[in-house]
Amino acid sequence: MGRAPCCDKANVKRGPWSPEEDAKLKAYIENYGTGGNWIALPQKIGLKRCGKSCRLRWLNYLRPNIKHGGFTEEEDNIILNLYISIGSRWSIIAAQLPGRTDNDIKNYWNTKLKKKLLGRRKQQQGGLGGSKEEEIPTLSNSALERLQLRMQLQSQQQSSTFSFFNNQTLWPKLHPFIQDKLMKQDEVESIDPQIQYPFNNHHHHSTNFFQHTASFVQHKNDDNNNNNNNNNNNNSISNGHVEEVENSESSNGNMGDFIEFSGNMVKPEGYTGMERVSSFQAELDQLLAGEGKRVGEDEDGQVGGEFEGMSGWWSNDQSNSTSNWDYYEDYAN
DNA sequence: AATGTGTGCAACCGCCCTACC
DNA sequence: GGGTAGGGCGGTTGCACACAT
Repeated sequence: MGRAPCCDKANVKRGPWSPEEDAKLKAYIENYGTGGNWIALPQKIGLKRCGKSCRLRWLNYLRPNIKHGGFTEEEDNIILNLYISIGSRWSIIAAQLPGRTDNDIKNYWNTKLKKKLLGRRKQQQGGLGGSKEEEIPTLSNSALERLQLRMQLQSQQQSSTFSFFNNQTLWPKLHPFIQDKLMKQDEVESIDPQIQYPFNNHHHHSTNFFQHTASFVQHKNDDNNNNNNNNNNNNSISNGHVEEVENSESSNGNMGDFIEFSGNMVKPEGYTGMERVSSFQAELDQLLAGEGKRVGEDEDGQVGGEFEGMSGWWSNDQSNSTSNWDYYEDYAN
């Protein structure tokens, strides 16, 4: 038995919003706020709209400082790297791009950026006269897509055609946590000195960029979880001096809270994000080095199943697609 | 000019999570 | 502890427009 719908579908208007509806919604929220209840909002304003529809309209279109279209190369890079690191978690990606909404980024990725990047690889392979077209696996899910993109980046790094990775000054201005970590590369390597990156000898920073990005995002996820668990107690640091609480809001209003602690951005409790990323990284690199064995591979080399010993990130099982970090939490334990 | 196809994007759907009673 | 409502979010749909035939 499914759950009851949030509103009476027969009595709400659907489809594109009119300027009048926009004006009503905008004026009300600017004057009175949402009142913490989107479902009741349309009735208060006199709009025949579903509360969820109002929320979406506000967050994705009417909210102040929303940017539409015209993604910069820097934004492309952030999206690409976060997508490779964490997949289609658009709200988290959007939190890194001020003024962008998850919906916007999702649309941009699906309609333009993905084609641009994967098209580039296709072109490159054709140009080199190397692999046959049919050897490129069909994209069956986000994980394969990320692998494909990453392999592409690898070859681009090696051919020095992707200036972004070779020039630190082109790196996006990410959260101070990432920047700080990037400046402390030695510290990172001391965390897991075992990991060697087959394509990373000459452009060392790039992989750490992936690591940091993924760690950072997980860090934020952990924060959100901890915040929930701790009833949003941002001042839960017990050792040391809490200097500042950063509480910036994303398109969905759930940007993680970072605490500046003795000059560094930290989270309230210990985290295992880096360890998880390292585990993932090791497996990925093994895979890229050809050491990973694919299961479910038929005579034509098509992969129908998952990579042996891997689930979550690499599984075709869509039911795991939203619990990758949970998997790595288990993995690390 | 008419029709077909591709593209971009706003909006919707439905599931999951969490707070609240 | 269980049920429910509301919010969040990823995936998908549908429409308008551009371009090709």
